[in-house]
Parts: sequence; C-alpha cells; structure tokens
Amino acid sequence: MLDERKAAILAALVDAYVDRGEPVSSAAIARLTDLGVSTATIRNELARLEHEGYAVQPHTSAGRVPTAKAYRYYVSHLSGSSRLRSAVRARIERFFAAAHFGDLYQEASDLLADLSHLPAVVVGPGLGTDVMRGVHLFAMAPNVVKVVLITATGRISEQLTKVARPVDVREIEAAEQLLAKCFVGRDLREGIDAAQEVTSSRSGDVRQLVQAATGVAARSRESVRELYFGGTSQLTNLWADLAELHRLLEFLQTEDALFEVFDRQAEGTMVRIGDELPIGRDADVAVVTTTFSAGKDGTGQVGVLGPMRMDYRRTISLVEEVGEGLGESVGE
Amino acid sequence: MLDERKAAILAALVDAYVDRGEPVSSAAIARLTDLGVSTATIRNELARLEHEGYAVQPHTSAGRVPTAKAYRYYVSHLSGSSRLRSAVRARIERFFAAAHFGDLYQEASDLLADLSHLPAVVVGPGLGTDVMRGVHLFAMAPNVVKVVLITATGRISEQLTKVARPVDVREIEAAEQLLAKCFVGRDLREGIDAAQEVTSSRSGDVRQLVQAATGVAARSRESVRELYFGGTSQLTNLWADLAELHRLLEFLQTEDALFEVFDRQAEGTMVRIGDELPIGRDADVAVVTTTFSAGKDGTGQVGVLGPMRMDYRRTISLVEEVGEGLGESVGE
DNA sequence: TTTTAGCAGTCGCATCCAGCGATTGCTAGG
DNA sequence: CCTAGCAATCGCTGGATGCGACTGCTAAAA
Repeated sequence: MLDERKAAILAALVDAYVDRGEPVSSAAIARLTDLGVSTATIRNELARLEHEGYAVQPHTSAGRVPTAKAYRYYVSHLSGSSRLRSAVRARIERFFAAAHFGDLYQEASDLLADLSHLPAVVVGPGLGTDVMRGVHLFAMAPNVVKVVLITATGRISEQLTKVARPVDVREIEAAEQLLAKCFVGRDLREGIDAAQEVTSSRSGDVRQLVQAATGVAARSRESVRELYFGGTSQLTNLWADLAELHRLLEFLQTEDALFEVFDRQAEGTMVRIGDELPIGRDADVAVVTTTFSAGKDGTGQVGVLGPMRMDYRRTISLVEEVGEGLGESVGE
Repeated sequence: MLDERKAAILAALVDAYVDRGEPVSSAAIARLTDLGVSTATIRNELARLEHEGYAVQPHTSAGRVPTAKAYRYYVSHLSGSSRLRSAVRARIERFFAAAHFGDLYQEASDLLADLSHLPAVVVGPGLGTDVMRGVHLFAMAPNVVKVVLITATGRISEQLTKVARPVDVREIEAAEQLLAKCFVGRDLREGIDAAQEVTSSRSGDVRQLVQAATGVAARSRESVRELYFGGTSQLTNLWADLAELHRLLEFLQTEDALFEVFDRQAEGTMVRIGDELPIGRDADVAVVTTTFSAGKDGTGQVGVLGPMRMDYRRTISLVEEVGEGLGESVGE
C-alpha cells in the first residue's frame, strides 16, 4: 500500500505519461499535483517508487515511465468513472436506438473500436435458454460428426465432434430423429435432460451418437463461438514497434486465445494488464472487458485491447456504456 | 514491346531486386546476364528502361529498382513454372493425403501461408449442386428476414434479406413450408425452378417472401460467403512501413474488398500487381490467385497477397499446387 | 527527521563535418 | 553502336561537439 503522497505522485505520473507518451520529470509532476513540495522531494519519492517497482528510467538523465505494476495500482484505485463527452454518449445512444439486424455484434464492435481508437471485440452470448428449432447431424468423416443446432430466433451453432466408432448413415438418421424429438421446442437444458432420459433406455451406436451430440449441445449453452472483431487497422497506430505488432497479430489469429481473454464466464468489468494476459512475456498490452447479459442466462463479452499506455478512465466508461447498450438491445 | 536484350536486362533487374531487396547496379546485371556487353551499355539500356517507366532510381548515385510496370512485364513473360523443392511438394501432398474435416479450407490457407510466407486466402465454393436438406426463415426485424439453407453435406448458408412489407409469423411459416417442399431433396437450381413455379400460382405476402428467399438461394449458388484467412502475422515481415501496413489492414478488414479480389468468377491463375487491385493508390501489393473446382459447377479461389517484391515463380507454383490439391480433395 | 536549494554529472540527441564507397552519366575514341 | 575511363553525385557512417533535460547528492534549513 502506498501512502497518500506517493499515490498522488504515481497517479500524476500515469496521467502525464498517458497524456504525453514521454518520460515524466519531477518538475512535470510538481506542476500537475498540488502537494506543495519541491521537485527535490518528488525526486526522492520517485526514487523510492522506482525501488518498489512502480517506475523505471529509460536512462539516467531521463524522467520516469510507469511500469505495469503502476498501471495496475492506478486502475485499481480509480475512483468514480468519468463522464463521457455528451457527443459520444449521444452517438452510442443513437446507435442502439437504431435498428440492427443480424450483425448487431459486428457493428457494435466497430462502434467501440471507432470511439476508443482501439481494436474491439464482442463475444456473443451462448444459446442460453433459446428454444431449439432444429437439430442436424452430418457425417464429415468416418468418425467425425458435425452437429448443427438452430434456435427459433435464427441463431446457429455448428460444431464438430469425434465419436469412438465409425458411424453409418442409418445411425445418424436415427440419432437425428431422436435428438429432434428431445430438443425441438425446448431450450437446451430441457433438451439435454430429455436426451439423457432417452439415452438410458437405448443402447448401441445410436446411443453413442446421441450422447456425443448432447455433449456438444451442453457446450453450446455457454459457448457458441461467435466472435466479432472491429478496428484491426488501429493496431498500427498503437504499436509502432514491428516486433510487438507481430506478436499481437499472432495472438489475435489464434481464436482460442481470444476466447480465453474474452471469457463469458467472467463477471463485471475487468482490466487486465501485461502479464495478467496470456500473451507473450512483457507484452505491452492491456485489456478492458465487461459482460453484458442477453436475456435469461446468456451472457456475452465486450472489450477492447490496447497498449498499457491508454486512457483507462475513458476506455472503461466506453466499454461499459457499449456493454449496457448491448445488454438492453439484446436482453429485450 | 521490349527487344530481347532489354527484356533480359529487365528480367535480371527484377530477379536481383527480388533476391536482395536493394537497388541493382549495372555491374550486378552484367554479372547475372551473359549478354557479352559492358556495364556502360547496360547503363544506357537502363537509362532507356527508366525513361519508359520500367525502373526508377532512389537517388542519382544508386542502382535501379523495378516499377510495377516492370513486374507486370516480368510475370507476363515468365516461361514455364518452376519446380518446387521436393520437400515442399511432399509436404503439400501429405497435407492433402491426410484427413481433414470441416476446416479443410482454413487449414489449407494456413498451409499456403506457411509455405509462401505470405498471408493466404481461400474462398470456398458456392453451394453449387449440393442437395438441400433444410430451409429456414426467421423474422429478424419487421421487414428483415434471415434465410438459412442447409445442404445434405452439412454446409450452411445464412443470409439476410429485406422485404418490402413487414411480415408476420404466419406468413413466414407458410413460406417456409412452401420453400421446404421446393428445395429439400433437390439442388439449388432445381429448387429455384420449383419455387418459381409455385410462386406464380400463389399471391400476396407469402409470394413476396418466397421470392425473396429464392433470390437469396440464387445468390448462394455462387457466393456463399466463406472466407478463410491464414498467416496474418506475416504482414509485419513483409511491410516494414507502418503507413503501408495500416492501409493493408484496413483493406483486409473490409470483406467486400477481399471478395472482389478473390473472385470465384475468375478463371485460372492470375497475378495482379499494384493499381490492378482495388487497394489505395500505389500500394505496394501484388496478389496471386487461382481457381479450383469443387465438383459439378462450384468453384473456389485460393491465393496469396504480398509485396510486389516477391518470388513470383515460386509463389505461382505454390498457389497452383495448393489449388490443385483443394480441387482434388473437394471435387471428389 | 524531513524538506529544499543548488549544483555537478549523466546521457540522449541533433548537428556538423569529413571521408568512403557505390554508382551513374558523359565523353571521347574504337 | 559499343566501351573504357573518369568526374560528379549522393547516401551513409563515424567521430566530435554542444545543448538541453534530467537526476542524484550534498549540505543547510525547517
């Protein structure tokens, strides 16, 4: 824990660095705070902060730059979120007031990217308690089956699953009919229960298939893989370093990693910085995410991704605002 | 048209520049060609080539760099494709010999990206003559309908369409049943014909709906929007210039532009350079694409995207090889 | 003990200059 | 038409210099 003065200095350090992007001198901090102490005192404090790992000097005769630890302290002690400029609020409101069709999520991530000047991600909610309308099975390879679920609202979940023994068309058809009976007209949970009942009284290969499909359905409940990405071209504005950019692009390419970061299981707004993310060692990356609820029990994620040096106050407000908008639009 | 000697010099210029990435001197060209003339003569020729727009000098005392026009001449006069190294050929063969499930296209684009060290794209073929298994309509908004087509092989086309008048659930259900009768068990063309017949004897809102859906089906025939992208992180290796990179990322973000470039309607292998592409003015970009046929009448596209300075011979072979592999795997 | 003024010391950075090396265009002669 | 030879051009590198922006430290004041 930092005493009050150190905290004030650290906050000023972060603010100034976020604002200018250059090492911050003791004089600059004296100007920004009203501690009524001289630059020499601030220098002493800064030396201590550096010792405790909150700041570094690029070189001896330069100012201080905040570390990941400093940013973490900064965001966890942020009091009260900032008011967004009214033009921005208005834009978000207008966006959600207007009609959107199937691609609301894509458009919302574009909006967020545009406002935050950061790459933005929206992960759609799972199928939750949507009522099923159709179940289809397809033999993709001897022991690979594709399971397609369609809800009454027109959402589609499409997943592959492996089965132990090769299956033939007959079995697939039988399993499909069975599954349709269990799922259609019910939501996933009900359907899964029904399928489990049926399964216990059946046996053989069809049973195996139904079980596999039910497993897929269970997964779909929380994790249909709907991921929308907006504002990729922002990347070049944010990370001037090519090596860093390369790492970022590689990370963004692996969907699994993205789903890990934008995890629907999470709750509320989160800010994760540097090592807290599954990106390479000391990557200059921070992520701001929040959840939004889509009706009953489905939840999605919205967030942005940026360099540690970002305006956290504003970004958090922006993400939360868009998250709320999404929740209201989609949660009916 | 260039005379033989100029052509030889130009080819050497391109080869050398592709190889080293530095302005090419008259001496280097003399070394690479066996024209039996002095560097002075080559200098004269180079001056003329420059005058005709095939080369530029970064500064007075530097060698020459080929222009887009030079690359264009070079590729259109490439004779005979290069043999790929046997290890590479083997890898491609192994890839297509192995089993792939739903994500063959994604994996193929990753393979191509990996081999070419360039970002690669695969555009899947349309639904072609696949037999339909299901048709679903969903009301997404008062006058927006989602049309979902599912084929017997497990492929899904999902598109939105606007209708003139708001529709209610009843009409949608009626239209859906009608469409199912027409499409299920037939391929798209047959289904469209059947639907047109039915439509002429019906009237009112249901008719409007069926027509809209049929329109969507017609589009799906050739252009289900399946696009697979591999090797994005290559970008940073290829374009060191941030401004250029930014432009590229922006381009890649707009799917429409990508579909324009990787257009299934195209035929055979194409190399497009610089202004021939719908990317910004003098973007340093070239694209190598080829088509592959997927059974009956469906065709897809494979290709890569790189800076003008690339090994066209090798790249063309690579793209064609992967294209052939895809055709064989998917065309049965 | 804490704070502060003052100052020496450090270091990056911009500028300048000179010399080097690569390469060209040109000229004059074959 | 070709070519040997040569002066001229120009980017690049490295060293030298001075400036400016900071810091850390010291010694005195609060």
